Amino acid sequence: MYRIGEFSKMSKTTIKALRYYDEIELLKPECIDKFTGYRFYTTNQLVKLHHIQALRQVGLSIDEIKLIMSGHGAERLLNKRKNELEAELANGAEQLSRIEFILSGKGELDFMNYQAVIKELPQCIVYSKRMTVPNYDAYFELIPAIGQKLVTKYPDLKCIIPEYCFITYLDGEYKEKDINVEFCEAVDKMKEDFDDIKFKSIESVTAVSVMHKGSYAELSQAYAYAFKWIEENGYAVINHPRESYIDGIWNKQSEAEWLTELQVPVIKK
Amino acid sequence: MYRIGEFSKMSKTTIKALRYYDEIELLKPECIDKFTGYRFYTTNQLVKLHHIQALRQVGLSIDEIKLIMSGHGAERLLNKRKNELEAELANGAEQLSRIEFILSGKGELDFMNYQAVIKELPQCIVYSKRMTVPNYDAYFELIPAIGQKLVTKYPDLKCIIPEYCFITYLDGEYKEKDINVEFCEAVDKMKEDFDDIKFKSIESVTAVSVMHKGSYAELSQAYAYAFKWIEENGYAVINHPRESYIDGIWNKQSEAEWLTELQVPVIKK
DNA sequence: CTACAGCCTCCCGTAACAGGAGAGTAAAGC
DNA sequence: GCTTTACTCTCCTGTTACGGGAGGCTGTAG
Repeated sequence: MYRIGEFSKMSKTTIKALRYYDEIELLKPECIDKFTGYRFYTTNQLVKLHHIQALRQVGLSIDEIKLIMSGHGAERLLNKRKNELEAELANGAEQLSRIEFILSGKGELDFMNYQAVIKELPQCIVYSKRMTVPNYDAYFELIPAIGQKLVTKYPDLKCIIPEYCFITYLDGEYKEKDINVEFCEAVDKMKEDFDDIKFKSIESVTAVSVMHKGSYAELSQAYAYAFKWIEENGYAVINHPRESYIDGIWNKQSEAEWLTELQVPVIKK
Repeated sequence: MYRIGEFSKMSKTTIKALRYYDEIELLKPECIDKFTGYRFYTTNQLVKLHHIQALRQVGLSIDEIKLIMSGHGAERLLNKRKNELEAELANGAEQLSRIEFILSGKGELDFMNYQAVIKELPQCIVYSKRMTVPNYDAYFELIPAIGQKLVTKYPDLKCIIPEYCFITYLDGEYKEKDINVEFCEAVDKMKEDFDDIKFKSIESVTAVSVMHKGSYAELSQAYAYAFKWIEENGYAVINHPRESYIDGIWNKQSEAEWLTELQVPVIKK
């Protein structure tokens, strides 16, 4: 019979941990002195504790260890832990890649203001209109008219709150004029298509998000940053990027305050 | 100005997290209604939050992010996180290796009772005696005499509590007779050597520990298990293994109850 | 007889929120 | 004007596996 201090040295386990294991019924001492409350351990507990330590060192939780020690599903729990570990390793490798990307770019001041974040874009319903516009400024003038048209046709249709309104470029290449764009705005319900307005449901998707503050002339820098980030961090683009308008001419006078979110649908390679 | 629910959707952040960030002063709303307590956010906060998310996604803690956001040592903290990540990845790979080792051995019933644990053996002072003994059972009969001799020579010398007493095999190969062993027992202070008894300080070392319950005839299985474990989990032996006696003939009649801990000093390759 | 080491229990703190109770507020429908 | 419903607020608890410390009892060595 060993007192807790001796047992702690024999097993290389802290006294605090031993008391905790007692409390949660993972490892009870052989007996406890009724009057003093002193815990007494034997080598039976030493063997059990050794087993517990082996399982703890592979990262199993105490609840899982309790199950295993009581003879339940050891193999299943080990396989579960294996899967967790594989996920953790993949996640760690991803974080490392991102840190290295940030550190490698610290010198390039232009890029320092950009930050890439991975997020899930939820499923939504949009109405859309494809247009070929002569230049980049032109389509902003066309948008209010589209909204008007919709309200007239479907008075009960509402945009979701917060607003979600974006365009995608349909051309595979860069163009300065006669640009093919698709304008989309999220609404609360599906309706019948009419004229050149089409309704559709957009599935949820994982995307890289980059915020761009300032005039649209410099948006291409945000694109460049996003694509470089995607390439260097092991992702692949799976759809057209969305340019989502948050602040713009409609609520801020100064171009410097315009805010646009670039969302590039991706998958991890 | 957006209310918390809208802002939560725009930023893909939970309301709980936003309130928490407010409370800990990481991200304050633009303003708070004095009467209702409602929080109101603007796109200023959206940009800041996007930055916070980018840093969270590489695993930085909130305290670290606070420092970075206030302009302090971004590069240092990122490098620190990078080092942490490298350590985490190494650790995860180790755990995975161990799990796979356990799973791969599930069929071999003999090995199922063994568990390997990595522990630090603390520094200690021992007296030691080298012997050449005719066979494996012989040296146990010699040990009591050694203890006697010590007590006579140094009456104030005490064994440490709990006892730590082990032998190492000095032969590089397996032998059945004329075995060279070194017997060691941990004591509380250094003394002068005399006759064939030598005192020495043993430095702390990392070791793989395997518990063996039963007669010494089967100890070789524990050795086999330990060496296989060491090889397959990327460690290397750096010193003679120690056979530490916990329960034996002196306190248990039945051989089946004898308990021995095999400790193999190792380093991670 | 008095130190002093060792043990006990109880309580707080950790990181970053999630869940839920109970109560007030805003907007929409009737 | 009233009710319903959706939103928001604060406050409290729980999460993991213990570590740290207070305050008090125990056992032994000098």
